[in-house]
Amino acid sequence: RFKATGHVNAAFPMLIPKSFLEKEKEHVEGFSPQLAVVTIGGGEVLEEPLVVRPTSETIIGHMYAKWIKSYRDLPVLINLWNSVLRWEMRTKLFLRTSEFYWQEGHTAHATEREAVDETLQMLDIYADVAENEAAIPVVRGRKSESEKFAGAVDSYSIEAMMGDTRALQAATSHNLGQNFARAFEIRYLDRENQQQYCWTTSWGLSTRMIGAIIMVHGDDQGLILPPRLAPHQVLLVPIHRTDEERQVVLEAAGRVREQLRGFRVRFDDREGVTPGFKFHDGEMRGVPLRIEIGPKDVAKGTVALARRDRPGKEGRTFVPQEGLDRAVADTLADIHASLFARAKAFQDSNTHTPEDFESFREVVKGGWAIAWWCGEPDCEAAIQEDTKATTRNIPLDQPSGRGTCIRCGQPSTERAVFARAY
RNA sequence: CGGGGUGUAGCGCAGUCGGAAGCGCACCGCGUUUGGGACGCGGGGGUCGGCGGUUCAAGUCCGCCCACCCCGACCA
Repeated sequence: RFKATGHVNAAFPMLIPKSFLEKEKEHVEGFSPQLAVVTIGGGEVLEEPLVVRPTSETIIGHMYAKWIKSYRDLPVLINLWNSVLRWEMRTKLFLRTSEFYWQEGHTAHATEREAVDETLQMLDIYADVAENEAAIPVVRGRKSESEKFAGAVDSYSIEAMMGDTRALQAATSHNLGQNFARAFEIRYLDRENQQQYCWTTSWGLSTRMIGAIIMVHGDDQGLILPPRLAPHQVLLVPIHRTDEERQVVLEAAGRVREQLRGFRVRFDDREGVTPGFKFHDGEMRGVPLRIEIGPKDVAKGTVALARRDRPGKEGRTFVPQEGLDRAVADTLADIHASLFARAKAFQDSNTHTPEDFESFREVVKGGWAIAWWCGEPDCEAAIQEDTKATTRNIPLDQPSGRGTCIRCGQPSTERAVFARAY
């Protein structure tokens, strides 16, 4: 579908010449294209000042304006993996940092319909990553006027519930309309030889997702990494006492390793640390599945399987070495499913649908509230003032019917998710 | 910038009424151990955040300063 650049992986600089911004006729309302201006470098005054850009819309817009001339050039997509900077008064490890690494994408289209479809498609892709890779259930929805990306027509997000019930915006997707196209003069000639502004989108998913994984799945023993993303899916621990045992166990462990070629296996054959130490070490690091193999297993042709999502010996079972690869695949799939189910059950049990503002106030102290809302920024601000909760998003999945706003009682056509956010 | 808190061994901390600086982990040595973070014995390691004051005597009391953390403001 995408012409020209297609899926290009690129890295753009964080410092750009100030003239990139000065050439624009006007910026998008509410969008600040620069964090800081650098006028001195190496102890000397720069001939041309540099600016620190907070996001890539500036530089992408600038380049798109140069590249796009015809409807034949559209659509265009560029995918970036790069660092971005934010001006944060107070940072929070992984969740809110002043510099973070992310994946972001930018598209330009000939029609509004295509841009809207792209925006929603990316939201679905991010939801798929969260749920089917990271085992984190999310709510897809549209951002309110005050919560949306400055300069977007519509912003969408996926919201995840952390272990303390606060909400985390895990990814966003923006329909930028023609706002940035006008600011950066991204235009094309259509079939009728008329100049048209492009319709653009942008979307991103950051290292914040790592924070979500830590907070959603982890327990008091440490990390629990979802099997599909875990750097090591299986921890293989040989257990032996004497030299003879060591020899037969390592030989059997070697065969097991060979059998599990299709998985990311860490073989912990370190000398000088006890098996118990290796168990705890693996648990702390979140390896989802542990396989123990000792003399008794060698004799019986079995191994011990221990699941990270079930503590202690509860999660330990003995399975035959024969067909182990299949058992491991099944178990990893089941661990993913149960991590997701556990997180979903937690989210569900802490999500409420209060009928009046009094119970709303109580509910958002320790959970999410789904409630009819009028959509007015002033009303949202009043709710935040009162309860510290803001709209996280307005779920795409809406019940039929209408209601009245949970706070002001005005007629309402949509329900929003309210929560305290990171 | 406002409110609160904490600074003592590499890390985590205790230190009562002002009276000989300690504990756990880590580290070093020897021995025994190894299917859930091994154990025993022996050892090394200190500008008690800094400066000043009170006192016969300060980790401890007083004053000033510094650093870090948390909650706000701010941002998303």
